[in-house]
Parts: sequence; structure tokens; C-alpha cells
Amino acid sequence: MTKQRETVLEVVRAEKRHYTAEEIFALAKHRLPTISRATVYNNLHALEKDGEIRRISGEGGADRYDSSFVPHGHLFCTRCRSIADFDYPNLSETLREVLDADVESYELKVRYICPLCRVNNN
Amino acid sequence: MTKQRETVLEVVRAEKRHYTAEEIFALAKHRLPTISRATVYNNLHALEKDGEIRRISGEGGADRYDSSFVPHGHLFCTRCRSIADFDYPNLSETLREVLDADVESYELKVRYICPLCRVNNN
DNA sequence: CACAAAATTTAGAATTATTCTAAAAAATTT
DNA sequence: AAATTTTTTAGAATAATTCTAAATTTTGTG
Repeated sequence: MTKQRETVLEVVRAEKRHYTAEEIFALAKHRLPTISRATVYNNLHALEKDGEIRRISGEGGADRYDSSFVPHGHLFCTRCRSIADFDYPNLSETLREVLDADVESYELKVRYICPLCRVNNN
Repeated sequence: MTKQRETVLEVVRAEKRHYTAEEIFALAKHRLPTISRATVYNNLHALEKDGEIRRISGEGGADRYDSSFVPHGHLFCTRCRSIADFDYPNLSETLREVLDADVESYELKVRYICPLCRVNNN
């Protein structure tokens, strides 16, 4: 494992938010000034393939990355564009049963109006 | 409703597969030779907002569109890149209960190895 | 450890998908 | 049918991602 890959993984794991490749590039560059964009993309793909991180395909924007080990869904607020995690227990197992096949990964995206926007009538 | 929007909707509804915007553009152009790419994108967005079609955000490629009224998930084969529909009954209602909020739409993408690739050991 | 082979990194160019622009055309309202 | 609003058009612009080929680093082997 190269220090570039390690840095990319650490940046994704340190997530306060779900970062885009561009944001990860900027944060990684902070620590490893010579790192290139292509390396960030390479490593994001490799880490995704290894199951270390998950890609959240972009809702009208760039893809984002998530490093949580706990399977969960994502809530997209169509008003303020915020993204939040939500727990949906047993979905992996249920999918396995319904499909009768091994599931590599899943992505459950829900579009709605988040509580804050609802209250504020945004 | 313009004839352009009507054509785009008809093309998506006539889906044998889930088409990309580019494919929809080509098919629409067949019938309406002067239609422009921007119009196809405009109408895809408008139709999505109206709930007439659903966007399937691109798995390493362009977004695709689906016109089915029956809520369902999508199966992505990571070997042959095929996309299939699958039924997951009551997910809308379950999400509504879990989140205690109205769900505008959802997208459930599952990555796996499809039966054909499994059998053929692709 | 040293060498060879394989894998990864780099910077920037290239490509792909999508959005923007401003003028023209079409649709809708009055 | 005139005025207003919306949509369309072609092409330019932008954004996100992938590609390229040479340089560097890492890994495997004796």
C-alpha cells in the first residue's frame, strides 16, 4: 500500500461530510503536496473495489464517498441539497433473500424534504 | 405540451432498455430531425420533476431513464454491466414509516453478479 | 540486499456528460 | 391577433472523470 492510497483512505475516513473526489484531492494535497488528481481517482476506485469505501453516485453533481462499515441509506433533501445517512437495518440480508444471490453492495437513495427545510418552509 | 416533450416521453416509455440521454436524443432525432440535445436534457429534467420518469444515476457512465410507474429497484451486474429491474414491494411505504416523512422518490441500486454471468463463469 | 518485474504515480491532455447562452420559434394568455 | 411566457435551437462552455506515457515506487525472488 502506497502512502497516496493510505492518505486517500484516511481522508475519506475522517469524513465529517461525504466528500467529492475534488474535495478529497484538496485535502490529500494538504498532506502530500505532490499527489495528483488521477491518483486520487485511481485510489478511490481501487478502495471501492476492495470494499473499503462506498461511492454515492452524484445527485446532479460529482460522486461522493463514504467509508462507513455499517450499511445504510442516504437521504437527499431536494430543497437544500443536504445529504444525510439513515439506518435501514437488515437490508443486505433481505436483498440477499429476495434475489437469492450474493450482493456486492447496494445504494439506497431517498429524495425527500429534510426536517429542517420542512420546519423552515424552505 | 410541445411535440419535443411528447417525443422524449414516448421514447423513454418505449424502452426496451434503460436509455441514456444520448440514446434518447438519437431515437428522438429519428422522429424529429431538428430536435436538439439541450431540449432532450430539458425535457428529461422536466419529466422527472413531474414524476413521469425516473432517473437512474449512472454507474460509471451516463444517467439512464426509466418510465415504469411501479416502484422497483435496479440490479447492476458488475461483470457484464447489464441493468435489470427487480421488484421490491412496499419499499415506498416502509421508507415512509422509517423516516416519518413523505418520500418524493427513491433509488435502490444493487451491485451483484447476474445469473447469466454466474452460470457462464464470466 | 540487489535485481527484475509489476504496479503506481505524475501532470496534463483528452474525453464524456451535462449545462449554459442568446436569439428564434412556438405556445399560451389576454 | 397582439403581447407575454415558455420552449427550442446550435453551439459554446463547463464539470467530472479518464487516459497517456514517462518516471518513480513497490513488490517479489534469489
